[in-house]
Amino acid sequence: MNKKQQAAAYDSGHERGRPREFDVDKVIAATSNTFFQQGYHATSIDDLCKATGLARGSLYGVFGDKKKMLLAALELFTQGALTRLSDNLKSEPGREGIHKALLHYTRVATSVTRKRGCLITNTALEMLPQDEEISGKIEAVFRKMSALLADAIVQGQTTAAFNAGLDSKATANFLLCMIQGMRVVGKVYSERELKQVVALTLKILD
Amino acid sequence: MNKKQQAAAYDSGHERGRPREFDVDKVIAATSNTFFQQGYHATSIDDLCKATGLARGSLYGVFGDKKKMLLAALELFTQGALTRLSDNLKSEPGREGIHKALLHYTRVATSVTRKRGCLITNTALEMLPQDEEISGKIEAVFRKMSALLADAIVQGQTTAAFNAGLDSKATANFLLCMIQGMRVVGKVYSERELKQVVALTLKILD
DNA sequence: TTATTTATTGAACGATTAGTCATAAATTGG
DNA sequence: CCAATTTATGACTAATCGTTCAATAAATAA
Repeated sequence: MNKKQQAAAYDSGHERGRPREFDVDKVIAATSNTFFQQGYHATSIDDLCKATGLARGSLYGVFGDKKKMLLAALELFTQGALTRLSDNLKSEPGREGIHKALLHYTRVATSVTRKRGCLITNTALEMLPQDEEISGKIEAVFRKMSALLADAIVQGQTTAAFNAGLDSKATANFLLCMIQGMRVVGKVYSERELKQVVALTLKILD
Repeated sequence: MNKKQQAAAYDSGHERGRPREFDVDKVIAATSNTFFQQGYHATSIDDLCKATGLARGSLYGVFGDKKKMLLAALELFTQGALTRLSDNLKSEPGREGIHKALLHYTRVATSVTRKRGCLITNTALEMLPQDEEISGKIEAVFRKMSALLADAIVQGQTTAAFNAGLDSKATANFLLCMIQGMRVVGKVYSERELKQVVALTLKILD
């Protein structure tokens, strides 16, 4: 809460006092993974201690409380998710970029090691609408994902064979719903089935 | 566990001993609502006692443990969800039935009082894939929903103007993903936005 | 009536929960 | 060297968790 911490939220400043012995980013990655696998309420501080190798006091020293640990994890996960979506969309122009982006979710939503789904989707269903702070964060991610998708659609409309009559924002929200739906259904369906769904989804661009 | 209880899972039999003083179905409705609003891990037995008006012992006498309370709630919710979907699909022939069914989700997913979402979707994300028993239940519901949707599509293909080239099962899974996606996104999006998504979704039938 | 059976109740249990804090250790400034 | 400051640790706390159970009540069977 002091002036130093404005620059970097978890920067210890290391000007005075004992220096921090661990990498905060790695700790967030570890807690993120644990929340991701077990959910917020099912994850205890002890679980997070084991996952990070830290003592309870150190965890509380950095984050303050359990909710803030989740928020830090969400932020890390969010950055990764948005970067990945953006990269996939831009990796190839037009229809193929969107196809590639969607196929990413068929893979991760159904793979054995990732059947846990997505920290964002999981947290949304576990904590919303009760938790207003997390509501805001989740809505922001969804809106950003939708904006990235809308950009790709507009791009496809000007350069490729996308239906020019499509409302890019509505279509982006359509794709967003489909992505989130695949994260839910992927918990019990096969990748093969989701790939069929993706094929149908792309027809919307015609 | 005795022979009497095979006929009706929660039938007290009331042949001998003190008769049960409450309606088990109403109790399940109350617990279902509580799980639905708070999630499994965030709901304590105390919460369920308050919601049902019963003492802890009575709850345990009927269900055995907390997990079985959730399973009973899930079953009640599942029956209602399937009946509602089936009714909506059959209320009007062809495209309008599917439209009506989808619009139902835009309403309940975003309404202030129902922003809690859907017990099935919520439970799927909170408990899967770790819990195998619940995994099986959830997969069964999804498959049944998909089957109902597939029936409606086949019906539309033979009698109405649906695209005859559509794979009815794949298309049904497409609609299922969209429904589940709306339950997720509906936690932060408006009904207006989801209605636009539904309009696009229906284009798949052309 | 008496014996048997089932239901109701809330106190109690041990385990676990999120969070705190005194103590020790490691650094910088003087 | 000696403050001053920050971090590290794990024992500790009070609350809550899911679950059990002995005592009591209310029904049927004999």
